[in-house]
Amino acid sequence: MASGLRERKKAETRRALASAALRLARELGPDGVTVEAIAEAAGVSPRTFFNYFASKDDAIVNISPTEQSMLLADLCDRPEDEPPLDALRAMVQAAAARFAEDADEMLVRHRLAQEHPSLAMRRSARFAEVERALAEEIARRTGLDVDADTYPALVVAAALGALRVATAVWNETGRTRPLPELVDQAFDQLAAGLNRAAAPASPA
Amino acid sequence: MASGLRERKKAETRRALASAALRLARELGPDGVTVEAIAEAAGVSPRTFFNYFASKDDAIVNISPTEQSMLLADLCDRPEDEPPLDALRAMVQAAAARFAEDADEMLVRHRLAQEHPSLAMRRSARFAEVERALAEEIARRTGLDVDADTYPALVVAAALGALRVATAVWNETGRTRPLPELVDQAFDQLAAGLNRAAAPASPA
DNA sequence: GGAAAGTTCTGCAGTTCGTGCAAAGTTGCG
DNA sequence: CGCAACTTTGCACGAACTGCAGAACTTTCC
Repeated sequence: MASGLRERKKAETRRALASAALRLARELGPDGVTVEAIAEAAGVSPRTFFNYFASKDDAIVNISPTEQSMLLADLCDRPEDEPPLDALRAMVQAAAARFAEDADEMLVRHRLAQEHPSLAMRRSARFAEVERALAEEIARRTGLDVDADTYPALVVAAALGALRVATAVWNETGRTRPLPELVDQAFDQLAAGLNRAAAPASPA
Repeated sequence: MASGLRERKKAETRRALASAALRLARELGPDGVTVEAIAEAAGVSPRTFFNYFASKDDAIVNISPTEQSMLLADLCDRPEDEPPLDALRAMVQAAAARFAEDADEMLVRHRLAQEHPSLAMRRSARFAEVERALAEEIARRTGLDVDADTYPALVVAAALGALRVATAVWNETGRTRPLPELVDQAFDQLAAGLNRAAAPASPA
C-alpha cells in the first residue's frame, strides 16, 4: 500500500515549503526571498527544495500537483452527450469549490499577484498547461479535430478564462458574493454570446 | 526629432538579437542556447543583451515591444458605442494582420512552443499583461466596474483566447485557410454562445 | 529483531542567469 | 571642436538550478 509514513511526510514537507514560500514572499516581496530562506523555514536543505518545486515561483504560486489532473477528471466525469459549455461549467464549479476551501491562502496569493505581475503570469501559465488536454477531450466528444477546428480550444479557453475572472472578482470584492454565483454569472454571459453584460444589479 | 541614426541602430540590434535567439533555439533547443551565444551571434557583448531583453526566453518569444500598446490603441480607435465583442473582434483582426506579416518567424516560434511548453507559457503570459488595460477600457465604455463585474475581463479573455486559438490553428493547418477567416469563425462561435460548433464543413 | 531493497535527503561543484556600477565609446547638437 | 546625452561594455556578485554520489531513512521480507 502507498499510504505509509513516507507519503505523509512528503505531503507535509510540500505544504511546509509552499506555506513558508508564501509567507516569506508576502513579507519580503517575491524577489526578497531566496530558496535558501524558504528551505530553512521549512526545515529542509536548499537542495531538497528542488525535489518538490521546479522553481521558486512555483512554490509561491503553488498550483497543487493534482489540481490539473482533477480538472481533466471532472470533465471526463460529465455525461458524453452534455453540451461542451455545460460540461465545462460543471468542471469549473468543482474547481471553484476546491478554491473556496483555501480561501485565505488564495487571497494572499491574489494580492501578491496583483503587485507582482510575474507571479500572475506564472499562475495563468500553470492553468494553460491543461488547456491542451481539455481541448482534446472536447474534440473527442464533438468529433472535431483539435488542430484544425477552433471550437474545442476556444471553448476551453473561454471556460478557464471564466474561472480566472470569477476568482479575481471574488477576491477583489471581499467575497461579498459567493464564488459559485460569480462562476455561474460568467458562464451565463458566455452562453449569451457576450453581448454586453446581463446587468446583475444596476445602480439607481 | 528622434529618428536619427541612434534609433535605427537600436532597432537593428534588437532584431539581430531576436533573430539570433530564434535561430539558435531552433538548432540547439531553448536550453542549449546561452545568452553569451546569442550576444556573440548578434555581435554585441553579453551584457548588452540585457539592455534589450529581460530574459533569454523573452528574446526567443520576442513579443514586439509595441505590440501590446498597439492592441490597446486599436481598441480605443473603435467607436464608443460599438458592442464590446465587435470592437474586440476588430482589434484582434488588426493584430492578426500584423502576425501575417512575419508568418515565417511565427511558424518557427509556434513549432518551438509546441515542443517546449515553457516558451508557450511565456508567450501567453506576455499577452496576459495587456488584459488588464483592455478590460479597463471595456469597463469604461460599458460603465461597469472592472473589479466587481465579470463581464469586462471575461470578454477580453475570450477575445484574446480567440486570437491565440485562431493563430494556433492557422499554424497547425499549414495556412490552408486565411487567418482573418479563422479569427472571424472564432468570434462567430463566441457570439453564438459557444453552443457546439457552427459546422464549417461537416464530414459525410 | 534484523538485513536487504528502495526511497529520499543532503552537500558539493559547476553552469548560467540576471543586475548594479562605473568607465569607455558613440551620437546629437551648437 | 566640445559639451551633453545616450549606449555599450567589463567586472563583480548573488542567486537560480542541475548532476552526482554518499548518508539517512522507510518499507519489506524473512
